[in-house]
Amino acid sequence: MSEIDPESIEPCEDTDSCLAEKLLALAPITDHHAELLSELEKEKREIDAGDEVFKAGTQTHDLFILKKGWLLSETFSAGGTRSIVRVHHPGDIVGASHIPYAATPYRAVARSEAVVCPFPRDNLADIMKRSPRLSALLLCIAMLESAEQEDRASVFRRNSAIAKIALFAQQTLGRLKLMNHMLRDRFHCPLNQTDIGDVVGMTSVHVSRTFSKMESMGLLKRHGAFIQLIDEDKLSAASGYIDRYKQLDLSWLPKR
Amino acid sequence: MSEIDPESIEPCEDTDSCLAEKLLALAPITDHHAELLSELEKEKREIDAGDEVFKAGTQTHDLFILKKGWLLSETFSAGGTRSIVRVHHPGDIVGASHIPYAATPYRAVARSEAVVCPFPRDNLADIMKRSPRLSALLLCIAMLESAEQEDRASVFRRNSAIAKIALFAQQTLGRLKLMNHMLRDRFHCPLNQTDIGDVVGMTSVHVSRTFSKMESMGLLKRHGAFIQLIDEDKLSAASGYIDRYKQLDLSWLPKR
DNA sequence: TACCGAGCATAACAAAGGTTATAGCCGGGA
DNA sequence: TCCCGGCTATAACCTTTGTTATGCTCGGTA
Repeated sequence: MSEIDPESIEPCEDTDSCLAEKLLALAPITDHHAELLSELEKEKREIDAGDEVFKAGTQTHDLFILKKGWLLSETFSAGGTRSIVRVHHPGDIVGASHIPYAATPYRAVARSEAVVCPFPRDNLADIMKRSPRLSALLLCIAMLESAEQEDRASVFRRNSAIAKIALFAQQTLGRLKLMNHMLRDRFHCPLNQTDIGDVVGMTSVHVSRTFSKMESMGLLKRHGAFIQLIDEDKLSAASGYIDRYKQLDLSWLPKR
Repeated sequence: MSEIDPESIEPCEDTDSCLAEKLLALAPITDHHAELLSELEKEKREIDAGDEVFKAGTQTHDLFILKKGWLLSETFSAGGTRSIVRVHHPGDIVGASHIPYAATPYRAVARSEAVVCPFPRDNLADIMKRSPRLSALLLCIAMLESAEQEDRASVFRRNSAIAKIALFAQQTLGRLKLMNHMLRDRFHCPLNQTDIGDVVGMTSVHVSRTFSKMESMGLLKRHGAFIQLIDEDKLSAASGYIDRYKQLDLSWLPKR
């Protein structure tokens, strides 16, 4: 391809840092940056499906980089109904949302076999001291996820059941593609219909009804735990899906 | 009170920086930090109610610090229905969510007379180069807003109309209190019932019905454009409201 | 093989909220 | 003063989604 710019050597194959890989999907970073980030992934922890990563309301000052598997962040309302606040995929910083807090606002649980790299919040402060570029990139990631979150909020609170399921499928596939370039039109979904309902805001019964309807309409198909997107145009027409990882402009980031 | 620590002199009365004031509500910052921030509020722009601050899809690389009034960030779905993504109050950085993007993903419009301070995105890079503490604080603010956003998402997508309106009222009052310590149990709300519906995800008709019902239940009262919270315990029981600006721990932030 | 539990499909019914329409109130401008 | 437009209230009706319950399939295991 093109000449290698010494300031932006792709370091990821050596470091095997998931976070570095994700940041690289957005903007070039140097070996030095990757080294700083790999400090965050020194410790590895393997987790079984169903296990809790951390409880809500504890003083865990660890964050977690998710290397493998799916995690859920969830809360329970007064009535006991569960709400899934966020679904985490490989490359995500799980627990980022509680960095300003004395205690974790949510509970995190594994939905499949998973591998996480815990690191103390103080290491984040180190990174911010040492690299303005990484500081800015972390803020950008937060804003990207915020944009996705706002898209979900818009659709999940007003639109039809079909729009909700369509957005769930499209956003999930889009996020997974970011870290797995093999993916085409389908993905393995370890969530059951109750989980999906708690993500999009409807009952498992209605999730089931809606999936059947969408299959009969030719929008998507299911094969066991796989979801296949058949007609992405129609899905987008229903959901208004926008790929928030496109049309970025990170040229303004500090170099160092 | 206590001795003044030379590293954390309260500089806000001199700088009249809204953003510095907001950050100070969370963690101490020095004169030096306040000076950096006041660079962002040099230019002032006055806006009439109803005016557009920026269009969706433009290449505006300016962010805006809101000094006075209420702004709305809104999008329109394919069908033309409006969704209000975010309601901005004084001290907010409007447009923060589009810093990674080439074009603004939302439209911003004033809902009352307002004053904003526009500044170029590059100035944000400057701040991150010069102060790790401010970098971290900006990330923390993003996370705080993200937590509020997630609370809204949970309630607005599943719960009853009363829960939605209760959360709207409580979150709004809580945010306004952060910058206006005079506020007690009521606030002036420049949004009409259609706006509120587009925030919480219901029709204006149902907003009207719900307000009436909540008044008859003794939860809140309206006096013209003022909303008064009567029974905060019952409101919280309905909405599950949590003040996300409480129980912070920012002791880990870099000093410089 | 039989049993068991998790997850899914489906039906009948109930309830919450959306839709459409109409009327009243209030403040601003001619 | 009257008129007009924006906002709110309310009613009748309709649609979507939630609730409850039952039966099915499939994989794991005794």
